[in-house]
Amino acid sequence: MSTSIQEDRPYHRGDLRASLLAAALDQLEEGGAADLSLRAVARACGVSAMAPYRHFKDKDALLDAVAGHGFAELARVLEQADASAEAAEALAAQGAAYVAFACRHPALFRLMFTAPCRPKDTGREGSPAYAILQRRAASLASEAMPAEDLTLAAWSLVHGLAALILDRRIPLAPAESDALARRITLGFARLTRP
Amino acid sequence: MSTSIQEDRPYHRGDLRASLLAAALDQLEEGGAADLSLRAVARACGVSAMAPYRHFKDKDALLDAVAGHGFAELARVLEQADASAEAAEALAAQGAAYVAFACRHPALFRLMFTAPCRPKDTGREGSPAYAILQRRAASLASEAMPAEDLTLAAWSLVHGLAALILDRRIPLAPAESDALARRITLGFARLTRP
DNA sequence: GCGGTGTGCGTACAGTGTCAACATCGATCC
DNA sequence: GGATCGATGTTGACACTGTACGCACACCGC
Repeated sequence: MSTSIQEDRPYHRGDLRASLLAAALDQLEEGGAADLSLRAVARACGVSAMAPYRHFKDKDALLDAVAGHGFAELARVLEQADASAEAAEALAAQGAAYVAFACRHPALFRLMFTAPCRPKDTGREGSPAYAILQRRAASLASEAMPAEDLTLAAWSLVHGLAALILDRRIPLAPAESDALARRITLGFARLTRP
Repeated sequence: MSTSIQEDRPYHRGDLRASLLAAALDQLEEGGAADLSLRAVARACGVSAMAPYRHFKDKDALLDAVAGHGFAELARVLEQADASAEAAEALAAQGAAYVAFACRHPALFRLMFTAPCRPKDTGREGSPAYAILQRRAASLASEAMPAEDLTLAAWSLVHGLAALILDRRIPLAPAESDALARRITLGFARLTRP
């Protein structure tokens, strides 16, 4: 009884780092990145405001870790979508999956591409997701659009579409976004082969 | 000497609302939207922390107004770029201008598409910028890409490209981004006509 | 038993957005 | 002229945030 710690809460918990990440993801899903406070995350884990600092240098470091998790998930989703043997079809499926991921995890998606510091493996170089896209896009290259430009264009296309839908610049019912993403990506892929 | 107001500062200034907007834009240019504090804006105008509330309901309302200014500017820039008689060329010029605008005002651009509440005239419906783009894109429509999809695709393309460049997912020297944007938009426009 | 080391806690501080009450101005009516 | 009134700014306070510092606890090999 010498301290104010409640009895039912052990001083050391099993894996606070993982709990913090999970809690941060939760808070992100409901409320957006702006409303995510480090203290609230700590509270959700039943832990003091300073505890997270043992596992993350910063609030930004936590967010970075969350973003990293998001990128891994995105790569997984894209890989899974890249199933068809036909290149245009596969590219369309990837595009739809990209947008669907953004729509399912809007705050996470925004955080990923806005994270204060950027891990090395989330951009053009060294990103698994980019490699998956590149593989498909390269096979559709032509004189008008060399392989590298085509990959960038495809990425920009789906990324922009996702961003515009999330920010409600293209107002859609949730169900519509999938169809739109698929249609536009497929249309784009078809344009590359006359 | 009954108050603590300095003598050289009048109680009522001319147009505080405009000053606040300008100061907010300034703070945005250097430091990003996350570091923009209402109090700092007020300080920059030589005014108390509560003064802005006479002119804007909220911090968000101020940011919205700044974003609105950005959209007007963007529309102006696009209109100006839409000069060439040739449709593909004009579309490429618009795309390059869009990306250039984003690169010149990164924080403003991010704010515009992330603003907490969205004014009516910044999306697909009723936006002057969208209308300008639409006019050009429609003339490039084909069977594979009907006019509406094509406009959306073109917008997504340049928007995504801008976002990826800003967030340094496509690492570029500042000078390169212009050329890349032009090349990719032009390539896209050319794809639409075999 | 014993010190060391990794974890979590309490306190404290500066900074934020915003509410409520008050002060000051310029225009307007007597 | 002077009183009045609405618009505009001010001060003070509150709850909240991120984070620096130093202490408390719990487990490790010895």
